Amino acid sequence: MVTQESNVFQAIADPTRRAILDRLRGGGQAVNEIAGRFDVSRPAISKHLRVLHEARLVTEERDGRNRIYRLNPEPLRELDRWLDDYRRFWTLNLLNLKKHVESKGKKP
Amino acid sequence: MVTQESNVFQAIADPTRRAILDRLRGGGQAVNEIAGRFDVSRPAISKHLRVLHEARLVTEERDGRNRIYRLNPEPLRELDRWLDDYRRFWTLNLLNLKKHVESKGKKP
DNA sequence: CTCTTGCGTAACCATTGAGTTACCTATTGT
DNA sequence: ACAATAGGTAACTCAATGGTTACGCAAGAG
Repeated sequence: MVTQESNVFQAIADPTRRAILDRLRGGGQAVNEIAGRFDVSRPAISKHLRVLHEARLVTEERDGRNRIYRLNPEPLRELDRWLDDYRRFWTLNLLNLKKHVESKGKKP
Repeated sequence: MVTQESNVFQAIADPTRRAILDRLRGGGQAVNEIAGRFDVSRPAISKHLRVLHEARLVTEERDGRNRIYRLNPEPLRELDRWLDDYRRFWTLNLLNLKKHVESKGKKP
């Protein structure tokens, strides 16, 4: 089932969250490690991590008093599938689009 | 140059806007045609179209008193490029991630 | 046991965003 | 010229979002 994980789109809409995912490509990190790189407060990062976690884009694992967040790229496949419907358009390099213009703009 | 077209992420974050893009895959349409399919008002659609237009995801062409909006998938390539950095992660099916865990969680 | 550290959460504030209704302009048809 | 139609824009409301500070709690460290 798919539930409502379509909030992936929402999750990646924020540049800070994209930057977090970016950093996490280098491996899992604790919250303070992540927050240290941004000029926003730790609670703000914590909230971003929650959004990412709800979108299943990160996993959370407790390690003593640390919490390690790791990238989970799987939900991005949904994005990839969504893009598929549009990919054909840019591979067909817009010629059919132009054709459509002409077929519609028929001047009498 | 890239200017600040990164609002593509923002533009596709809204489900209504994604639905509009979806419909536009079938060819350009006038605003009323588009708005007719949604249960939101025409001004709302108009604003969505503006956002999409600013993200260059649609083109606007005046045809008499109509305005034809057409899909322009080109900015979605930016998304595709962004995804590229993550695609390797789901093709390398998370094994390197696991490796990273182990190399970090070295217990003495 | 006590102090410190890591982090989530609550409470709050400012900004943004999506939606509405009302109005105005431009173009077409009679 | 005038009525009707297409659609953008202004003004406003309300909810969601991103940020903050203050606090609380669990897990080492001494």
